[in-house]
Amino acid sequence: MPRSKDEAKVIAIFDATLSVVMKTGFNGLKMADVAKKAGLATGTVYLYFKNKEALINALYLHLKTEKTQAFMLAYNPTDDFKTAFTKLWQRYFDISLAEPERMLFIEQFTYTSYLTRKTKEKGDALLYPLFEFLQEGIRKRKIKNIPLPLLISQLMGPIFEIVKLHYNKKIKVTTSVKKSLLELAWKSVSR
Amino acid sequence: MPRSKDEAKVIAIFDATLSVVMKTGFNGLKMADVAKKAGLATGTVYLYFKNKEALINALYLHLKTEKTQAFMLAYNPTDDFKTAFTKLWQRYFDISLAEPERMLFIEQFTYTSYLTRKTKEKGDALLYPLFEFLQEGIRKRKIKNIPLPLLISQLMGPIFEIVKLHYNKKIKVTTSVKKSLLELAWKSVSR
Amino acid sequence: MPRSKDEAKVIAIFDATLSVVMKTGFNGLKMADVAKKAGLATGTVYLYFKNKEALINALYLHLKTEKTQAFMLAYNPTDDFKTAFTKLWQRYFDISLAEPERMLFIEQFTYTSYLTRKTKEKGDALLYPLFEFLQEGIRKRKIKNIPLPLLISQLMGPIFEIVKLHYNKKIKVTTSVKKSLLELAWKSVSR
Amino acid sequence: MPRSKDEAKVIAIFDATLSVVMKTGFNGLKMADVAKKAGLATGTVYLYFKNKEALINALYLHLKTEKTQAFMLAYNPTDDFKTAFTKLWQRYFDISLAEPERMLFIEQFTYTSYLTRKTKEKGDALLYPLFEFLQEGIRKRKIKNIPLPLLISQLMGPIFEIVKLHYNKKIKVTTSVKKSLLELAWKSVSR
DNA sequence: GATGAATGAGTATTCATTCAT
DNA sequence: AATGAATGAATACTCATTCAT
Repeated sequence: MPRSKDEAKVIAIFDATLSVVMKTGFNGLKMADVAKKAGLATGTVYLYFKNKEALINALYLHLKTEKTQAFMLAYNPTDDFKTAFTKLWQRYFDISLAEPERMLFIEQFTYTSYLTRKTKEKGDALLYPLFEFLQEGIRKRKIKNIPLPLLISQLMGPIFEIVKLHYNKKIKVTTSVKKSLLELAWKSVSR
Repeated sequence: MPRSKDEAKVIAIFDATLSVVMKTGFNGLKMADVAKKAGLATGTVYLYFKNKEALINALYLHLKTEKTQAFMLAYNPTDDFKTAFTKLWQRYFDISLAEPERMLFIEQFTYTSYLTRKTKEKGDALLYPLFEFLQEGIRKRKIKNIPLPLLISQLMGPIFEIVKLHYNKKIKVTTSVKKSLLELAWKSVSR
Repeated sequence: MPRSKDEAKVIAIFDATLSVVMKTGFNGLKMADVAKKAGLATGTVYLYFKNKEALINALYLHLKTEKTQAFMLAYNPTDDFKTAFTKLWQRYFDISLAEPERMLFIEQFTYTSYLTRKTKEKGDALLYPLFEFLQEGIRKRKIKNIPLPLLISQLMGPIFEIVKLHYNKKIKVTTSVKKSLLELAWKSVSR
Repeated sequence: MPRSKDEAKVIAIFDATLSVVMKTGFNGLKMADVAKKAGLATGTVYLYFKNKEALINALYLHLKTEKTQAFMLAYNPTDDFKTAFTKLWQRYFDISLAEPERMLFIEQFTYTSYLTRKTKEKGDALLYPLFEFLQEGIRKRKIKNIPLPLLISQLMGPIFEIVKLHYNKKIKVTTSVKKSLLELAWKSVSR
């Protein structure tokens, strides 16, 4: 959690951290590198974050919050379910692909011993609106009645994999690919 | 690569490494801990693996090979496609869930700077039989004609997510859950 | 090469290194000992020198440069050749005997795998002024016309041996001994 | 000191040690390398030498003894002094140049913390016949009356340097070079 | 005697964190 | 607040020596 008001530096540190993690992996993350990349002195980073763990946890929540918010913006309560589903899926897909590093950071973070129980809970809570939406779909008998975590796994799991392939330049995601994937997703969960 | 013939020690080291990684995360992996857990002296580990990176890469390939082989054993070429698909999916699901640590190790490893290009390629090559099988399904018009990596993402992505939830005790995977998931999978990729 | 400006620390490290090497031999040289002797933390030494090899190479050049400069200061171009020779020989002898450790470090270093080709070349280059001087003596027919490396071997070889004997307290170098040795040196190379 | 009778293995170990030291310096000397080079198992070396220090000390004495003996063979008591001096100098020079590694090993060893007082004394004692010879020369007023260690330094110092240059391929030692050096040597010590 | 796998103390080096300026 | 030099605990790896076969 930032200790100061200089929001610009916080952002610079976040960007630098993300960049270093994506280039070197989580185990290549050195505070000195983050500082240098952010254009700051090593000690300065510690003015904004208590320690490495705090920095990583803060970044995680920052990214997850940003992403979730951006994604839920696509939700219009007046849309019928399938339309809403389509919009949300597409937005989620677009966001993930546009900034794969953010998504991959979040993924990787899950595996790290840096993860705090508190951070994890906060992160999970962010998905609450999505839970609500899907719950609604079940109630309306638009999608299958299976536990929400499974539904979400079914929807997000493939996207994670696609993003990895895309990030590693194993595939090229065209409009038709995207259309196919949406179809697969809908077909798998819809009634 | 082992320098001697004592295969038992190699296995002991593999087991110890996996155990330490799962308990402490990838950045908590210390060679001394591996040695102790394996009941060996530190130096002995280095008789079998040149260094930490080599150990991790070897373990990765070992796990991935084992898993892939175990999983492809479920394949019977005389089965009709849907039966074969069902058996393979179930086997993959069972294996992943039965030994989540192995699967999670493989996943985590991907994000590590320890990953060698060569190892990555070898690991990818293991999936070749699966590619063959799915290709066959496409030819027979049993499943949708979309690029194989996408198909595999669609099938494996959800399983990865489920395993994580299961490992973190967020869900309990019952027979009916498993049945539902198989249905989702088949519905999403079948024609 | 120092990364910062605190020249005092560089000197402290050099002194500590020399002292440790002379007390324990080259294979007793431990970075931790150097740091402690220099009154610094282990890591600090690494702020100033990339690694052990770099430290040793730097010290070698430092000592050789210092010694060569101090010794060539005795050279006065207006002196006639024999006078100049005498002054230089005496200065070299005095310096070597006054600080045998420096000379012995330089000698020992030569046998070490730490020696970098680059360092060796730089060190050799320092003797250039001496080559010039002797070349001049040959031209003026004051000393024998034999290849310079041989001449230098003839002059320095005995001094190295004397310093060793002196350092190991096998002999006591009196004024008359010094006088004798100078005579031997001059007699051997003069025409 | 060898513990067994298999002289051939002792020689193989000596040769291997010498070779490794010359290739990698004294600090690159590893018992495993010696064993491999000698065509033996690591443990076997320890059957012949108590430990590394013992091996090095034994090799030192072996080399120094061999060399001194080979060299003193050139001495014929019936020769007049100058003839004897010439023969001895030439023999010493030839031997040193023919097997520079042996000479350099002896030199390097002096700087090592492995050196045992006892070994040192034994090594020094080997030069006793040479002391006798030079003492005789002083008595007969053939050479200058200065302390024997100084005389020996004056004679051997240059040779050591020449061997180093030769070994490092900095000079080529021709017959005329050798002749010059002998002259320098004689001129410097003779009356 | 011979082997070479096993041992584990020893060491160079790194890097999160602190603190004097 | 900002700096970056300094710290020293932590850790990968080595290698002399031992010992079971």
